[in-house]
Amino acid sequence: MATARSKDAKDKRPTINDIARLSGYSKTAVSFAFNDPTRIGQKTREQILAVAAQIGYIPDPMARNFSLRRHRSIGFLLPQIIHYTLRNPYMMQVIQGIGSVCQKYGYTLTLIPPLNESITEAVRNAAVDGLITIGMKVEMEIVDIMRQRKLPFVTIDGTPSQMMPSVNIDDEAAAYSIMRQVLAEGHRDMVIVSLPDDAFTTGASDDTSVPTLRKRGYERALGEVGLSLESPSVETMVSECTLEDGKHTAHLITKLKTRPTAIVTMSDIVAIGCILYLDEHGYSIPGDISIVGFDNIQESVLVTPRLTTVDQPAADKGYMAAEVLFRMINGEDCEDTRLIIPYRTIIRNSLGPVPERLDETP
Amino acid sequence: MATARSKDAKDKRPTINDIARLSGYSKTAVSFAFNDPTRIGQKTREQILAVAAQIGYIPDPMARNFSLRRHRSIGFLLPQIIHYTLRNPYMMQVIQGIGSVCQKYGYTLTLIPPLNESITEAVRNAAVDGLITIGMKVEMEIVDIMRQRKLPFVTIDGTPSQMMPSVNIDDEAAAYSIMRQVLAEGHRDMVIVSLPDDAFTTGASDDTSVPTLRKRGYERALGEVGLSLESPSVETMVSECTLEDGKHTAHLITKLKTRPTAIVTMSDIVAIGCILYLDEHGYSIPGDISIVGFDNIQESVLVTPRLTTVDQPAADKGYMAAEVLFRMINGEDCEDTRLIIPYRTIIRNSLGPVPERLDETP
DNA sequence: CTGAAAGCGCTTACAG
DNA sequence: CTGAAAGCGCTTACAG
Repeated sequence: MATARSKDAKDKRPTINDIARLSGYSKTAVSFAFNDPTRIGQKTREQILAVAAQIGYIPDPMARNFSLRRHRSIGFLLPQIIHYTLRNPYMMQVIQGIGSVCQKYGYTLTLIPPLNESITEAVRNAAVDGLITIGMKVEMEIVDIMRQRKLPFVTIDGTPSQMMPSVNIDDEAAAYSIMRQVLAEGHRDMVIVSLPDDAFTTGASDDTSVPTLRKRGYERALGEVGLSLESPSVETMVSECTLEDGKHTAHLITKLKTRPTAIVTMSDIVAIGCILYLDEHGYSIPGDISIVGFDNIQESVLVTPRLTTVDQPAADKGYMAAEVLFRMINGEDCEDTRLIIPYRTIIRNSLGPVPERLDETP
Repeated sequence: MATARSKDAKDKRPTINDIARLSGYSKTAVSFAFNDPTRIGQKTREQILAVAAQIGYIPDPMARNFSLRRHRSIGFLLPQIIHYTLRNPYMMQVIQGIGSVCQKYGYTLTLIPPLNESITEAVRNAAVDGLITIGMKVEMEIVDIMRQRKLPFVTIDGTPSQMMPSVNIDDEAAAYSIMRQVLAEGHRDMVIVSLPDDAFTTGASDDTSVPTLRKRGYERALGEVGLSLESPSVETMVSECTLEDGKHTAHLITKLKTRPTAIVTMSDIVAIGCILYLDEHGYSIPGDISIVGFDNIQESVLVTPRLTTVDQPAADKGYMAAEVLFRMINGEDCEDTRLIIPYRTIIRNSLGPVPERLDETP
């Protein structure tokens, strides 16, 4: 109701000028009273602070930041709409890692969703001192903007080939390694559930996005047993990184002409979705069908059976990326930083030997 | 190495003045070219945009925000250090709800950790248009600062008694309701695992914090069977909202003189921690001991047995709080908004009847 | 359609 | 120890 009025009220905040006038000192003195007490007399300071307290003056953070040319905040660019991004525990761990560093340095962490569907706009307008991006085959346009703005940035799970600091695991090797486990159990009929190309991905031919690297790792392992991603017994599907879509994918898999004996996913949350759906529909895991994940999120030990997966230290990724970013914010040159952090394949119970097929015995 | 130099480079960003000079138009025209094309001629605009593109000019978001007196970001005040906060799936759901609304309105979401241990400092300095707080019996000091700054704010899981917009469930009723379920199964020996008093909580006697309200609900149900929180068979403990601390709490419980038949927790993540620990140490759930949670996070259906708990729609809480906040940011008066959203008690398998005690038969 | 100028609320060399 | 003044990079009435 009192729309206009309450807007007006907002503008009544006292400014440094009011305090200067009321206290009888200069703006300079008032500023020093708050920021550098040593520069003025004890009494002066007390008097200034007194009138400030009395009329409820708090220096405007926006004006300070503008004057100081910094925000005390770093940005995290969300690759998808928030609804998807923040449902993925892996992402949350990354955010936690970044957040810990922010807290350490007294910074805030700004989550930046695509602005009216435009990541470009979001990057142009972000009021931050630096940016962390994730899972992107960075569009050149976005990189350009960050450079134009002289905004330091580091990318997680991005393509390390670009001219920018990055932190990754060796996705190709990790994928190879877990696929070998799957093949060692005798599986030859499988579906690979890939990640959707995220918003940053272009269809470039020099593609080194995470899904591509992992597929390359799978392919290498498959090759060792005479298979490839094109083999008829190797199906490829794509699932959003949510429990729901994982379930949906499992549903699709059960509808397949020839049912696979293994599902190889690129994310635990999808793998767990598959387990939940299949368990609910009477399949035994890994008795009827084996499932492996990727990430080793906390939840992977909660499901039954517990997930065989690849451990990647998500919080560490965020932590290290943030540390590099802060070094850049402080003027250090880290353009060439390419962090590869170790992965581990974790053997638990969701992967088992190929079930004997009764229909295959004559 | 080139520390000083790269700092200098940073300052070379072109400003609106450069574009004005280079294009031969005024600052006004340049500003309009970017913000209100109708105010200048087509050709003018094109020329200005051309030189802007050529030398890579992007209007400084900080300066714009300062001039426009807004940030296009809302803040979420983290009640604890990030390490704890962001590990709790419940909290993540709340953030997701808030984030969805931010995305909808083209805002960013600023996560604000306690600044060098001081929430007060963090609130003074936060560069945001509004604030959402969670789980706080709000310190008067913090409220004062938000008011002084004329910063609209709404609180989730806070005490609705304060003069501020809030969104809650009826914690007293919810706790009463789940405790009745526990008692109905015959449990009389139990431990109640409460939430830690969060950073915002004062020890005030008019305490209406969430843990207190819930305890009141428990007490009411206990009273109906002649028990109270002070009864010798009713133990109270406190656990941090993390899986680890949940496990630790379960450990402590196994060391108790007389082992309870039920554990009543105030958060699923703690309940799951208990289940994991007890399961690992050979206890059957609910055969030997029953456990109930609170929140109904996604993970509560992943554990075995699945959790009996109270469903509170965490994402909705965030969503609705953010919607109210945006109305306030747009000048609406929502001071009296007190949202109570519905809860449901969810019966699954982690709660069972009291086990027969062999040692009690003569 | 266009521009000169004031203003947003701070900080900080610089001079006294 | 203190203050007048310039400056941060924009926006926007206002006048032409």
